[in-house]
Amino acid sequence: MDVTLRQLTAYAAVARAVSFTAAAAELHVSQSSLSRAVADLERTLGMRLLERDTRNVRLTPAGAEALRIADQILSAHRAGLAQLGRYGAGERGAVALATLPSVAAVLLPPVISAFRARRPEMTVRLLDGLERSVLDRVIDGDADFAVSTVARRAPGITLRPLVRDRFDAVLPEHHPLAERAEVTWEELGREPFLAVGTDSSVRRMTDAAFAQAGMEANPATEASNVATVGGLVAAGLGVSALPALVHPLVGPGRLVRRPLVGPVVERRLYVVLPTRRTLPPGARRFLEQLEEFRSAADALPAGVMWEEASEDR
Amino acid sequence: MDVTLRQLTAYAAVARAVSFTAAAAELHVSQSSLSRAVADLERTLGMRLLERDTRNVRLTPAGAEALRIADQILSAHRAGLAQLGRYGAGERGAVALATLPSVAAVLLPPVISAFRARRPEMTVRLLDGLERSVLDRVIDGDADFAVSTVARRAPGITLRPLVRDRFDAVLPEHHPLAERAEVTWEELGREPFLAVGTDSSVRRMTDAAFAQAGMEANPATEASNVATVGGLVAAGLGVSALPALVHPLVGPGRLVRRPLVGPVVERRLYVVLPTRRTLPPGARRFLEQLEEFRSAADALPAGVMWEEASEDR
DNA sequence: ATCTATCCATGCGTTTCGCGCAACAGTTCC
DNA sequence: GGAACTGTTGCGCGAAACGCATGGATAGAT
Repeated sequence: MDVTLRQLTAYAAVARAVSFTAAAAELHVSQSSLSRAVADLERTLGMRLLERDTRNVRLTPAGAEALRIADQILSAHRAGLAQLGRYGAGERGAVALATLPSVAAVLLPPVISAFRARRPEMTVRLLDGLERSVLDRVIDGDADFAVSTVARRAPGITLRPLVRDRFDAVLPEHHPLAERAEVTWEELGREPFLAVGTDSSVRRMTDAAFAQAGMEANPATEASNVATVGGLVAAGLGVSALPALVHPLVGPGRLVRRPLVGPVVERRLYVVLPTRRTLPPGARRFLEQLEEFRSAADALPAGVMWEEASEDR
Repeated sequence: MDVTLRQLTAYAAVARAVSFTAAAAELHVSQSSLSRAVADLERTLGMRLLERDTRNVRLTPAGAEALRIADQILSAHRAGLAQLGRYGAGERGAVALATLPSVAAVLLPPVISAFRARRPEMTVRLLDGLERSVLDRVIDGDADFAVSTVARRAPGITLRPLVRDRFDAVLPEHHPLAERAEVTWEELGREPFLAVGTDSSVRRMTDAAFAQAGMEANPATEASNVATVGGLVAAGLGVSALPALVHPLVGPGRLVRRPLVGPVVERRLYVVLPTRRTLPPGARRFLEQLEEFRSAADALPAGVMWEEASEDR
């Protein structure tokens, strides 16, 4: 026979009250039940814990030691379950979120800030990288979910549209095209084009947009960092096209943005969820926080707009 | 319904094995039992811990957290019971032992040394004082038991004879009486007598011995500390009478000891046990160690001898 | 000294819990 | 398509736990 929590609970109550009757009232059980529980415990441990003459109850030295230890065990139990409860309520633990640098820097900060204010015991880990690595992190389980563009549907992940992110032309301050209210891809393609590195989702989309406008993508210069591209544009080396969400990362250079049309190209950002895995409660809460921002129609940068809430795909 | 150790044990085994069948074999229970236990746990916690398609079992994020916590709780339980077991075996804890300075300094050191060597996790607390405070400490429960003389039988304590401790005359090195092989109380009483303070058990007994020899106790000088008495004797101020066990405390002065006869007076030292209280296991072990010394007829100072083992009184 | 009010232990009958067995349902492998 | 495994679930049995009622013992009151 082994020592159950029930026995320890009973013993601790009796030992603390130094009375079976009082402890029974406290625990809302019968006195006989406690009497038996303690007797069983003593038999199992092979030591007398309480000295009882018919009138009084006293602790033996072993009983005092046992009370100490029973308290330790019971509080470990209580504390453990409380921890797990807080974890389950999404109040404790960590959210690991894979995302693109632009999303991390522009879209998420207010969400993270609100989330942390409400649940100070939660940690948010941002795993920022390019689209490919972002999706891999979700699939591999490094991240609980992602906010990212998605080139092609991959098995095992579910998509939930989040925002549409329009491409703008990025021009030097006094460039002729800067006088237009809107710029076409065809007009833009006639200028020296400064592109971001080939493995970027932005690059993939600009290439596709030029092709759709019947032009050949023909970058004058490439750079992997958008801030670098911004610097080059400001210096008058050419023009570029970037999604609206990226603009805050382009830097403080003397640039102007103009909506790109013919066609309007939008980058679609999704919440990327692993289909199989259960989402940790903390991550679920984080998504709820994100939804709150969506439904509050919170102000987004010009050219970025919330998608309608819709079914997962 | 609440979370039982049984459920946590079942869950931990299943989660670790990532298999109900394997865990069932390990725990020697049926697989169906584990299936139910885990299902119950999940229902109680209100969260899914294991993701199971008919072929595989995987942990959910909450499941991983729950495994961590279940392990904590179970190991607290295991460790607590192990501690209590060691306590019960007298391998852990403390022995509080009240005793007279002479016993503490002469009789006990080898016992304590052997005891600690065998049970390094045990602590021995020596509460040394005069007879009166020693008995009070046992009665009040400050000490687990005592080794002491006992003036009069007190209620609530049980006595077990330990050693007999003969009174010797203590004489300056070149005193005329020092030439005798033995000295009588009557002879001693004719010399200037140096006594220990009135509240000492030694003083009580010397007074009684002189009375029995038909003399009046008439101390020339009193001192509370036996080492002081020793110094006075060595300086030639008089003679004294001390139990053999005390001699090592008298100091390195130039003294001689001679057995006192007419009558032979023996101080009886008892193990003093509280009648009601259960003895802590460590204290019990300490007494066993003491008994070992007795039965090994271990060498005691001249004039001190073990009592025969006998019933408690 | 007797009586009364408590207190803990224990016998008994009932209910709940936990278990194993066996049948079942969904996968994977051959 | 069948064999071999997996976890789930219905069922019946046995043990565990509980409350009630009772009994023995004692402290305090009368």
